[in-house]
Amino acid sequence: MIIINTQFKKGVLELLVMLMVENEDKYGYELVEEVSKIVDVNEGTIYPILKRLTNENYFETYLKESTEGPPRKYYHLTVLGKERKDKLLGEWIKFNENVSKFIKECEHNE
Amino acid sequence: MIIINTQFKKGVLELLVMLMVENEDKYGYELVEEVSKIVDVNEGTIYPILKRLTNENYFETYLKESTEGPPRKYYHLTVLGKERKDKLLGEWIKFNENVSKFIKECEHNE
DNA sequence: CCTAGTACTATGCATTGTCAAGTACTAAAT
DNA sequence: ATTTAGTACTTGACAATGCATAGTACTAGG
Repeated sequence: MIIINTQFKKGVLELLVMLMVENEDKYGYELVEEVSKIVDVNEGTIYPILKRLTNENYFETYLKESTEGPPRKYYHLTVLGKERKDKLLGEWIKFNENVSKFIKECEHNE
Repeated sequence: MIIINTQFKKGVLELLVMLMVENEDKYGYELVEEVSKIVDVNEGTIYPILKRLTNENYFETYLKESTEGPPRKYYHLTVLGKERKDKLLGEWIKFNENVSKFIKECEHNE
């Protein structure tokens, strides 16, 4: 998919990553691949998000060796992170409802 | 509504503004108020968008006197602007479908 | 004449995604 | 044995866009 507006992703990627890590600890490369299935994205975008969220205490990390390459850094959602995720998710859903409702109204007027 | 993630708006405001101008020419202040009904936003955000979209030939403008204050600058969507709007709208809908689908899947897993 | 409401402009800043390059490990192919 | 591909993480310069604040200026009503 050719993307003319990369801006749509802003903030949403952070939410997606937190949702992915919520149920199960994940490592960075894995997250890059999973997010890519939903939205076109590259490594240089995801790793900085992981770093930022770790610095802000939303994630905890630990290393684990891999038989397929260098060690993997796993991310685990903290209690603080879960709170943040809940807030973001609620906000996204509300935001999206408002925007989608407006778009539907516009389509009706045509 | 207290907004923790202002990033969600990125790119979407541009789309909202174009959708609003599509059916009827509108002036800036009017657009600020209309967008505010959907998403919390301030003047300093909308006017630069209008300027940018005009510079990029998506909007044409003309002035009209007002009995309620200084003259109003009206924005009209050009053919190029309509194309841009269609592309952005399609992209937003697709993007949103993907994200919403993923979020629903996450909610199922809980 | 002062204030509130209308209407537009400009500037410096913060946030976050992109691109590109670099490091390094493992396994399979040449 | 060396090269190549796939895995895995890091970093830094850059671009896009929204925010906050301040400023200009017009009209109408108290």
